Amino acid sequence: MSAATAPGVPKRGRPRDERARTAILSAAASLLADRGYERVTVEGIAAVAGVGKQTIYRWWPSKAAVIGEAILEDFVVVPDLLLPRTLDVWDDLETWLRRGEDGFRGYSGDVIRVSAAVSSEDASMLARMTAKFAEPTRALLLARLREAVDAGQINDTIKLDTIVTLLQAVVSYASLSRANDNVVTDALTVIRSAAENHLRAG
Amino acid sequence: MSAATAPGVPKRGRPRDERARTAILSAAASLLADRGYERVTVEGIAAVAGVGKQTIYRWWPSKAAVIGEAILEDFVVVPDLLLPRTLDVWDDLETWLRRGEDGFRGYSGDVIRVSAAVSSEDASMLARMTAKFAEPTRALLLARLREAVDAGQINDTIKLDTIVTLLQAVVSYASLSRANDNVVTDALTVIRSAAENHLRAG
Amino acid sequence: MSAATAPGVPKRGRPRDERARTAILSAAASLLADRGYERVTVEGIAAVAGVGKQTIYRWWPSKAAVIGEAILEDFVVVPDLLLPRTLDVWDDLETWLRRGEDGFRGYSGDVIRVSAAVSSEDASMLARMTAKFAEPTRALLLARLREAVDAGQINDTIKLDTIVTLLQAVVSYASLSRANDNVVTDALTVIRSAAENHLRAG
Amino acid sequence: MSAATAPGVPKRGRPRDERARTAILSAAASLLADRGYERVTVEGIAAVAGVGKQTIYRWWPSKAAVIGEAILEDFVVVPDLLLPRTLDVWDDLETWLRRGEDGFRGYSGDVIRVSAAVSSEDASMLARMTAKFAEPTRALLLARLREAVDAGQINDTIKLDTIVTLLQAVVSYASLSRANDNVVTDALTVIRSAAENHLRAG
DNA sequence: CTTTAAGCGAGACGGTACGTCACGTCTTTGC
DNA sequence: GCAAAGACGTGACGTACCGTCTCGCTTAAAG
Repeated sequence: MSAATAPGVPKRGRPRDERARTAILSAAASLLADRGYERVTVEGIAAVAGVGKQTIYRWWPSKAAVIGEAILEDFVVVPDLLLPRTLDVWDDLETWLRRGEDGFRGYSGDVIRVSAAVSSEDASMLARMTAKFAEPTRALLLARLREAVDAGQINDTIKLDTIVTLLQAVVSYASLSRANDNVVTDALTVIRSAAENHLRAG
Repeated sequence: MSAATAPGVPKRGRPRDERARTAILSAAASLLADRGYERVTVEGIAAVAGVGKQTIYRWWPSKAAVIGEAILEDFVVVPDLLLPRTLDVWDDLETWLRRGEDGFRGYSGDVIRVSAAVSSEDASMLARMTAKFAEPTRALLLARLREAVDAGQINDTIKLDTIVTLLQAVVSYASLSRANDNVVTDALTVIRSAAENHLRAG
Repeated sequence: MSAATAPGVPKRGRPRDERARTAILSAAASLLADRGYERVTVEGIAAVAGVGKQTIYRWWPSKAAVIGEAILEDFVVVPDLLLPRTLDVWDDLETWLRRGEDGFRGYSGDVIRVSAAVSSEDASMLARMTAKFAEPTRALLLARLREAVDAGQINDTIKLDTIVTLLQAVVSYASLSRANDNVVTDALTVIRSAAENHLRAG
Repeated sequence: MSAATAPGVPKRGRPRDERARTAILSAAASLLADRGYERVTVEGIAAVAGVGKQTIYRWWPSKAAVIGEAILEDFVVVPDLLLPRTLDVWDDLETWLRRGEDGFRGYSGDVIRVSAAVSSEDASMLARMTAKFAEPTRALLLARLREAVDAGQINDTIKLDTIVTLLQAVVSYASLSRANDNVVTDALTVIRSAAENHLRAG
């Protein structure tokens, strides 16, 4: 009743059980991997986590939110899309694109669907998903491209941001459309051509 | 669907009521437009169509299948992505990309989600969706680009297929990511640069 | 039903809502009275009771079981077959038989159909129905007959059980067959004759 | 096409197919025996009979009517309740009662339920059922009792009709209630006592 | 050391929609 | 013009999850 001594909130009552929270997110992640988003049920998560259903709804407003958080907090294993660093930046990008295409095709259809489902109920989730996945990747690619500019492999007048966007568009489209395999190579040809055109033209 | 009526088979019994089929697909389409995929209900479709629920389940195995067919058979109004034809092919493409970005953002999130939902139950549906939407668009773009090549605006050594793929990737990505508005313009800059590089280089 | 709450068992989870149970059985009883067994619907019971359908299926395996329980737990108003007590036991019995004939014709066709329906799925229900309806009535009749024996109106060598059985057979048959009205009177004549024969013969 | 030559009704069109009618009633009877009334379906009857469902509904108004007719027309095998004829009428009656009790218990629960179900939709059916089953039996019993009167075994002042009614009541009640086995014997004792009372008293 | 305030597992609750079954009707082609 | 075939509108069935609401039980801070 009296003012809290702690700087933040007084915090009476039993504190949140961190083990329950972890168990819920793990269960959500593993069910997502096993069954796909639509077939995951809150009751299933509760059962696997050994938790009451209310403990889920106490902390998350909906199924989408739980699964979204499981993804955001790395309970879902996301293949690391590390960018190789050889001498040839175009080889590196092709390797990265191919890995991404496969990775997204396998598990990340679900991740993408989840972020769609989640975002339709909770606008902030899309931002968090973007911050988690898209932005680090952008930074990674941007750094590699900048090196290539420094090394004189790419003309410095081209907007690197734009190239990064195109690369992300390609990997996303290749995963979704399951089109024939040369999407990646072909796209890279165009991008490279543009980048070197500037180079030569400059 | 569309079981071919082999001329040899006598076909006994009451024939399928084409009015019911049409009413169902119309209802599905209109509910999809009104409420979005998740909120469409088979019972709702039946009620709007003035049809028994069983009549739906007699012909389609699931909600996804009905809605998928409604889309494939043009009951869902899809904004026509006509390609303008001015003198400048790059202007034309930018116009097309911007329209597509808006159009897909508006209604086609649903169409994409439907094809995802449907495809997870019925592998052939994805192919049909692709055949219906992606391929005609490809043909359209290809034709326009070919004209531009003939007009000497694009180098004839570049693979036009590749450019078309990139354009489709860009419009899809722009819709999904809701990124800032210059994605389209920037991407087009890169593509154009590549196309004209070949021109100049050749 | 009526799972005895063993004192040792902790009882976890939300307890069964007695108001829901009561509402369901009341609704079942009132619908049975209004519409007859065949026309009662589980969905109707749920709606009238203001209850989810699953709450019914959680506790009873079938429509027959719910309605059976409603009857057994006195939610269905059963006309009291009180036995009048005048000086003349035969007058009393005739009154009782006539009332029973009418009463059973009115509501108890349903009760009998329910017990048939229920018994074909749940053997114990028939026994419970019998215990509830037939046995108290037997006791009532037996007591009255015993008094008549004490009063010297019936020979004490006759088996009163047998007479009671015959009376029940007559009332059941009269209700079911809807035969002409003197069944009851005629039957009573025979029974009386037997009872007094013993009297006189003894 | 041309006018009928027969003296009765002209009868245009294809005449009713007697084989179909027979097949339907046989199928109904056999399904009734196999599955019990509730579990017989019109579609099942049609399938077993090799007949269109409409052919059933053309000639009968409901499931109950078809099955009722199957019973009435002896497609359902009803064990013959022949009355034995020894010197002792009471022995004969006891034998008859016991057979009836068993027979009704075995298959005739269904027949009784059918007649109830049928009668609730089609009042005339009850009369026909009665005419088919109850009346011949009445006649049979009556004849046997009359002989006993003639032979001086039963007093001629008792109303034989009444005794027959009682016997039928007993057999019906014994089958329905599945009571202990001496119902029949006990009841017979009373009836006999009454019959001989008259005899002696007279 | 007692009270008070949550959090917890369990599980019943009112709902919504599902996909199935059977009813009795309607509409074809074939005999 | 009846028969077989089989699609139709209707409506109840029993199941699966949703998100909410108690229970009795911890657990810890406040008094």
